[in-house]
Amino acid sequence: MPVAVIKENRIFRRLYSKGKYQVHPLLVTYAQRNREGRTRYGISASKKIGCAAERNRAKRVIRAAYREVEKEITGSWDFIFVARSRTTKVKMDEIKKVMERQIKTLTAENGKSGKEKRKIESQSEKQER
RNA sequence: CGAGUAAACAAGACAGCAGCGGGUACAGGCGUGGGAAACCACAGCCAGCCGAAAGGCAGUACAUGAGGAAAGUCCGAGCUUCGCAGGGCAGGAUAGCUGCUAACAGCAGCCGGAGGCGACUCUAGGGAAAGUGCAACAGAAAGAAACCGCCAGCCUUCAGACUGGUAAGGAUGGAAAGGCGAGGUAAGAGCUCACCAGCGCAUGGGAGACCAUGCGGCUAUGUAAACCCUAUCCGAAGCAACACCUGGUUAGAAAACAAUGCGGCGGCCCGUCGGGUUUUCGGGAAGGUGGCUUGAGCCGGCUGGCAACAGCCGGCCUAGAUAGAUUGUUGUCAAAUACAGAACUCGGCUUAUAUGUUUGGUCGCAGA
RNA sequence: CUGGGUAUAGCGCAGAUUGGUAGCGCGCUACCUUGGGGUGGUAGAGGCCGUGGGUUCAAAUCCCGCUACUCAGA
Repeated sequence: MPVAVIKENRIFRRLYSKGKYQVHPLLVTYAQRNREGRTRYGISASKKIGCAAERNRAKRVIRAAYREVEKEITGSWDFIFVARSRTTKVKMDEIKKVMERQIKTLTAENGKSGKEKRKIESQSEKQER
């Protein structure tokens, strides 16, 4: 399946406003089904999480994690991964675990409201602990 | 051995697995998707193809791929554009001397000053007799000074008043008119002398800043990171510059002003060039490729120079992305932990920085 | 990439041109006024002027270096 990178600001804005999302201290994922016939992804690392070297590391780690998670995705989706301040300080495995679960949740369910999603997320958090 | 000082260097290594960028070898067409096109993407197909040529290309293989500060953007340059010469003013920058450099507010050596027992460190370090301003409060007075005091004269009833001399003493202040001692005097005073400090002149030394010696008279406080003066230098904007390509537009309407005017190298004046200009309404301002890495380059040796640096010889090619590659992860090494990511390119400065290694002086203690 | 601006009391701002006393409004504290509260009145506290140096007798102010925030243009 061909993979592409999201560059346009309007797609980012569309996902932030209309996409489904999962929140975690290490990573925030937005997802939306598209009609492109391929899966696209974008990474956002704001100035808040650190200097240029730290932002680059966050992006690298997220890309590496996505590369391994990618194979399990079915259908064509748009994803946006938002790095958070703790992302720069952990190993790739932890990001991968979080991302795997978030994508699984987002792609499996359909038409759930934001509130319910958040509930599921918090439950799974508790179970992990 | 301890303390302190100056400088240089490194900025993890190796192995396994997974992955990315551009480059080279070796040689693109079709298809699909995006697009108006140029062009871009794709392990979709074929095996060489397209093109007149130059040249171009999927896949595969190979080597290669962040820093000492890549940072801050504080200086200086290259490069590009502003149609084309220019002059002056304004404005800005620098400020001991000599050298180095493409240039600099940088560097090297030296001079003066400050600090340290010392090795050594720090230093915006021109001009205050060109002019103007300011020096609050206090104080008599902040510049050619008499409040108290001291001395002389004179008046007078003791007190004291008046006139004059006087910068030794008191008080104020950051600063009080060279410092200190002796002579001198009515009391005093560079009035005279010794030493010290400053200024001027002369002689000698030095490339120069300056230093040494001698003589002279004592006349002028501080502030120029206040205005200013002197000397030297400076056009502006920035790779989102700019060039080319594809496509589109390169229509127009209304009003006002117009040669003592308008526009252009941005402020002003002159010069010069252009031939309309301004406002409102309406249309367009999107994409691709180049610029993009061979350069005041790096490494080694020799020569010159105290050094910065320069010259010669030999060798090397060492990131070029465009939502932005250069890494992720595991193991071993005692630990790998700091600051931190090229974005047109160089030379500096400034700031951040874990840990480790090496070298040259200095001081103290002990021993031979 | 380029060019500006701001930082002063708990909050919002003066003071910087021309260097010597840090001030205004709201808020805060105490007291008075009221049966009580508000309003009103009187008095008071609260500042190493963002940070590190320098010039000066003396710096919020002048000069240099940092830090944070913020604006504009391409």
